[in-house]
Amino acid sequence: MLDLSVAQLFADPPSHLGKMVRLKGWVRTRRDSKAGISFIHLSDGSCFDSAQVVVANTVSNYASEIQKLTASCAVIAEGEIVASQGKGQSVEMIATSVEVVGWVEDPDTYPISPKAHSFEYLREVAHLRPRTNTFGAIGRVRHCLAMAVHRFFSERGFCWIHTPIVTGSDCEGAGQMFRVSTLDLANLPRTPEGKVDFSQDFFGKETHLTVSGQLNVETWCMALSKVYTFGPTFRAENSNTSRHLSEFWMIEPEIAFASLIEDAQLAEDLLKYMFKALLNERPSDMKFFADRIDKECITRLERLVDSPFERMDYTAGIRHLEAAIAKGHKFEYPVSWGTDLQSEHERYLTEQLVGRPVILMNYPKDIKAFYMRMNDDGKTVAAMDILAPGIGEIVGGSQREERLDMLDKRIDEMKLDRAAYWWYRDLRRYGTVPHAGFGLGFERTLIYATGMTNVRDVIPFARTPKSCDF
RNA sequence: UCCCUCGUAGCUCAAUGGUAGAGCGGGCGGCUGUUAACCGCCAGGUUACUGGUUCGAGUCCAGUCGGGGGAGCCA
Repeated sequence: MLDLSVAQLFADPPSHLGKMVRLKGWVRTRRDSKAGISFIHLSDGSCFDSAQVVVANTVSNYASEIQKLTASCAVIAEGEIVASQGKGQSVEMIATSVEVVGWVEDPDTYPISPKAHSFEYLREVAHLRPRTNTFGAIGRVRHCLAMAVHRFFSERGFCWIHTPIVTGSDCEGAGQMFRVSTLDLANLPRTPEGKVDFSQDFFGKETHLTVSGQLNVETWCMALSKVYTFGPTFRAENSNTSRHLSEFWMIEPEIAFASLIEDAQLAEDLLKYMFKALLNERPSDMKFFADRIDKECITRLERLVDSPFERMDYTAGIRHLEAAIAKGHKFEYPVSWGTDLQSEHERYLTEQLVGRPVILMNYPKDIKAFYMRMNDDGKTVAAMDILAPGIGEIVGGSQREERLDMLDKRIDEMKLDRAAYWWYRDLRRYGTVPHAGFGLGFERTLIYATGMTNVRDVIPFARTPKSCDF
């Protein structure tokens, strides 16, 4: 008896005709024919489609068990693969036995019915939502894209660097951090000055969850040349939007002997590689997203893969926005050189002006981070954001300031503490080279690819302000 | 954190300040090589919570909690 996944069955249906096989999975639907036949749709998550198992009343447990099967009962079915007499599937199993491994104890209260549920509701039953069509597809697409990321970098000679999750540096920059501590909150040790005595904490100092692997991965870039991180990242911001999670996954490559030009090209190549892999490897999942979630999602990816990204200087972007205003376009917020773009401005550029992702480059120094490389004009830094229609910023990156004197100047201007960055500054003292990198938000990439509208629905278990169930 | 909005059966949603309903799902029965099957019957409710106005509140008011959308922050 051959154990088969549903994916294996449908990968080459003719090759299984006439064979006795075993399928294991969960019941999606059961339809009875009182002529003495039941049809079970069996899903094992290995692919989008479920397999039809035909069970005749000659099977010993037909009346006692088969006819009592409801959605999500776990079963092991054995039988012969035959050409289907019905429509909707090429082959099916004629079962010789169906063993019920796990019952649904009260079908009346089973939270997932074969009908449409709202995504908001399904978040409340996140432990069961993987059993739905949408979240099964999300799980497979997420895996496919993650593997594509690793393949892309590995094929190009990058090393995956496991940067730390717990960080002792309070200088990572972006955003509020989660504290990591084993101190007794009800009985905090104090210094003579009355402050919390972190020297008694687990690591002997204040520690937090990382908000970015970038500073750490730069150190390995200065030795292995081409490196990347891919792991979870934590932000304690009180952000309540469809694009923010408190715990999310980010891909951060860093390349030595490279400028912003190569950095932008790397980001474009990565996104195209990921989406090409998705279209090739998960066609039936993508067809589902196109049918039920966003009918544009496949054509959007095909168009992206086939055409070069638009590249535009921040300064040119401002001119385009001013031209739009002159032609009568109304924005809620004013546009002027030197200010950060509002969501509505980014939307206009990527959705209306270009209609594709836009790489916006060379931003004013005052709205960007201290480590970004100063351009020769003294006003802008070699930063880039990739803006995607419907999402906004999907990539944020820059060429890094490799000149110690320039870096120190920026640290001072921003009133940061040089000493806190001692090891980061060391990289500029010992064999510094021009280098660049970026961060790609994995969940934002997923919503762009699938047409899902909320990052909470493309991660298995969402962590957001006031919400950390499961 | 700010603005807007929503919270009714397991789920999706109705209900002018006046007896809380439908579809799906579930149970039972009928019918059929079925495909989100179909037909009939039955069960299923502290209307998020607390307080208030009123003869009477799912409905109006206040507060709390939670969800969603948008903004800010960012990926």
